[in-house]
Parts: sequence; structure tokens; C-alpha cells
Amino acid sequence: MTAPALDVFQVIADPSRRQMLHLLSNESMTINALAENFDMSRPAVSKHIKIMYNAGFISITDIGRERYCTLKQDGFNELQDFINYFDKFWTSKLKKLETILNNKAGK
Amino acid sequence: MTAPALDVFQVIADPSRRQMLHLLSNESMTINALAENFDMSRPAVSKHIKIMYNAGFISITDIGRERYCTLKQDGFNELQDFINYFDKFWTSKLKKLETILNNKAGK
DNA sequence: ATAATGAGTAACTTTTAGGTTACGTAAAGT
DNA sequence: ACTTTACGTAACCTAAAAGTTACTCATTAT
Repeated sequence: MTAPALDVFQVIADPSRRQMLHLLSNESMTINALAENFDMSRPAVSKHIKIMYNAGFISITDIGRERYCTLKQDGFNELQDFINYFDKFWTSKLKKLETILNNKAGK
Repeated sequence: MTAPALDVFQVIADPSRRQMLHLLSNESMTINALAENFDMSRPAVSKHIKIMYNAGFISITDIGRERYCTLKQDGFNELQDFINYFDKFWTSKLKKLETILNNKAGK
């Protein structure tokens, strides 16, 4: 179960990973603690964690034999950039519409 | 090449589809016009369009034998919701940090 | 009327993400 | 010292996404 290197968009494409991110938004958790919330084997969870780590969504701190996973902002920023681009598209489109309407009102 | 029903996260997981959305942010385009920008067959593009249409990212207007694809906001809104959730997480985390720093400064 | 064009559908192949079990290793418990 | 626990890694399997070619249909052009 070697983890493939996925980009941020592929990371959040998986429902289980999105769920893990939600769980981690409440508290830092170990691999096993996370695995208890899912109907899949621990190695499967382990792989997901690695994928999210590689894409910059989480940081990992080893404490003894445990690995604590914590949310990290980097991965989310890339997503934000994507959304922002299209956000600008909609708002500028809206402004154009406003301009047209104002011109009509003015005449 | 029947198109599978994918959710908004799976839609933007594909680089070609993200590229198509970018192209459509400049102007509405037909299937063929889109296909010219990609190193893949027209049926392949056609399938991507169907997937994005089903997920609410584009609307389609038939003019004669041509299909004009236009960006639609619905799909993006779902993504925005996801981002917003974690955005709140980061800002509230930052506020907690501020509170701690202020308390220290006050003593 | 016939040819050419724009696009959807069907059948098929390939790739790969996501899961499994089996095993190895280091830290903690008894 | 031995056992248990927490995790990673390897080898493997399966399902499905993404691509292809071949075909058909409807619209436009000649």
C-alpha cells in the first residue's frame, strides 16, 4: 500500500479524506484514533494520511510510538486560489451587469 | 463512453476539466472549440462536459447542431462551502492565539 | 439530393486509486 | 525478557475513471 503522490484537488476528491480533515479540525488525532471512525483497515487510513501529508494538508508529530496528525494550512491555500479565480469571474460579471442596468436607468 | 455521475470534488480533481473551466471563464465555447485545446478526442471532451454539466459547473445552449457551454455558479458554490468551513477553523484558531497573547501582554 | 460538419452513444482497453492481508519494527507495558 | 501496541511497508486485488475507435443522428452547406 504505497501512497501515490496526489495534488490538492485529488486529495479532497475522496470522501473519507474530507471526513478525516473534518475530524482533525476538532482535535489532533493519532492514526488509530482516526481509524476508529472509519469502516476500513488501519493501513488504509495510514495511506490516506500520507497522501494528505504529502499534499500539505496535515503535519505529523511523532510521540513515542504514536503519530499525531494536525491540520496544516498549506493545502487549503491552493484550493482557495482556485476558488478565488472563479470568484473574481462571477463578481466581475455581476459588475458588468450592474453597469448595463445603470446605463439603462440613466437614459 | 457513458459519463459517470461525479460530485463537485471529483469534477475538479481532473486537470483537463479544470483547464476547461478556465477556458470557459473567458468565453462560452462549443464542444469542438474546446476540443481544439486538448490532446484528446472529441468524444472524450464531450464526456467531460457532460460530467461538469451534471455537477452544475456549466450550462448548455443548443444552437443548431452546435452546443455552447457556459460557466454556471452552482458547482462552485459547493466548493466554496467546503473551503469556508476550514477558513473559519483557521481564523478562530488565530483569534484564540490573539487572546493568549493579549492576556500575556496584560500581565 | 448529397456531402460535410457537430455532436452523442456504444463497446472496449488501460491505468490507477483505494482497498485488503501479511509481515516487520520500534516503543510501552507486565 | 516477553508481550502487546502503534505504526509503516510490501504484494496483491478490484472497481472505476479516462481514454480510444466505430457508429449513428441531426443540422448546415453545396
